[in-house]
Amino acid sequence: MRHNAAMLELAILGFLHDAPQHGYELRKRIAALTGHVKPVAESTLYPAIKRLEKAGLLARRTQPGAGAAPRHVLTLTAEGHAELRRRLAHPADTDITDENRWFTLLAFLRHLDDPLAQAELLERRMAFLRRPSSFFYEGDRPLRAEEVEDPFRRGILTIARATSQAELSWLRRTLDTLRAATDD
Amino acid sequence: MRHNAAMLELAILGFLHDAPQHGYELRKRIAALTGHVKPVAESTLYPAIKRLEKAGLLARRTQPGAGAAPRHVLTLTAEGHAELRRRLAHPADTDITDENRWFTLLAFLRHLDDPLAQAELLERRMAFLRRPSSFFYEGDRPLRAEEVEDPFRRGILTIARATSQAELSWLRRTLDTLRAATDD
DNA sequence: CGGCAATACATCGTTCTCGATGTATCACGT
DNA sequence: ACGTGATACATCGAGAACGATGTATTGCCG
Repeated sequence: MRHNAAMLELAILGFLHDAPQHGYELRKRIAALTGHVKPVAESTLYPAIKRLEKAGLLARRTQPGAGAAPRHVLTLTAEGHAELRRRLAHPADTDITDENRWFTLLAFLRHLDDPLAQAELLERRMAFLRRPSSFFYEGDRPLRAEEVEDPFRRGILTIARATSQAELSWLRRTLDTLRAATDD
Repeated sequence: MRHNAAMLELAILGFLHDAPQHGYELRKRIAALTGHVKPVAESTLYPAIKRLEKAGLLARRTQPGAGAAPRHVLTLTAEGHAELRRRLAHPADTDITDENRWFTLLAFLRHLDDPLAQAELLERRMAFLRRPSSFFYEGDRPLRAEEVEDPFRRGILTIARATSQAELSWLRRTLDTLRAATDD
């Protein structure tokens, strides 16, 4: 499984769980989710849809196109639903650490109906964020923003720290809510 | 030029501008910069080095390995320096919008000695961050965190907003400094 | 009425990615 | 003496990414 492929496929499965829709529609949603950063080429999306169809995860039925060419409306199969849940419940480490993939996971995490499983993922992310790490090292020691003279590199570290803190505080709040929901 | 390839090559050129070094060393630096998120496979890095060597952007000289196998110490050629400056001065839009690529640019922006050219890039990024955009849309209207009920999707928007604000404030501060430096 | 943009999908070929595997050396523990 | 792990690089093959290009329809503007 190629790296972006996994993310793209998760997004396809997730959006189709939201609602059956055709490729062009999917493309726009994916462009918003992961692609206001880096657009998905059509020649990447359509083969991905075919892969998933061939794997029996989704089915297509052709509709006369509203306003244009005929549409292939895509629907998740039962296996598709199962596979989505599997991918949400047991993500690879990269899905936790890579921000793009993590956001993709988050976007569909509600489809994993179990609050405990959801909390488990948030805790994995929290553990990752708490591990001391940097973009720059001196030997093995991670450099903090204050130790870097280059203003641009310092900017990277400053921004990353702000993000990290915002996310940690969100994680704590959300974990509290999830735990409260589990308790009653 | 494949997408990741551009980023990887920029990182190689940039780190070699910092100091001549061998592939294994590069790999660790790149892993820290872009890869505490997603590690670079050796079978991706070494071919990339070869591409750049073949293009005349870097030269290698073999050294008896300290502690292990012989090293190929890599050095930027004159064309390598020129190419690095070219890539820093005229990045594609994706380099501005994709956070990973933007951070890679930032990491080496100091090598673009001209403060005006540096400021120009920061302004492009600022313009991108100020454009209203979201991860989720209702029709054409970007949804704000408050309008999303799903706590996980709301988290995405909350975190993204915090990041965006931290970065904008850093951008403003840094642009002021750059302009002050230009004025005298 | 002509052209252009948007909708909607498809194919092709080049280039890149990456896991698997291999080779070789040194350090360190046991 | 032996295995393990780190250092350091290389090759191969399957598969994925993407730009270019094509096809077809509808709607709108001038």
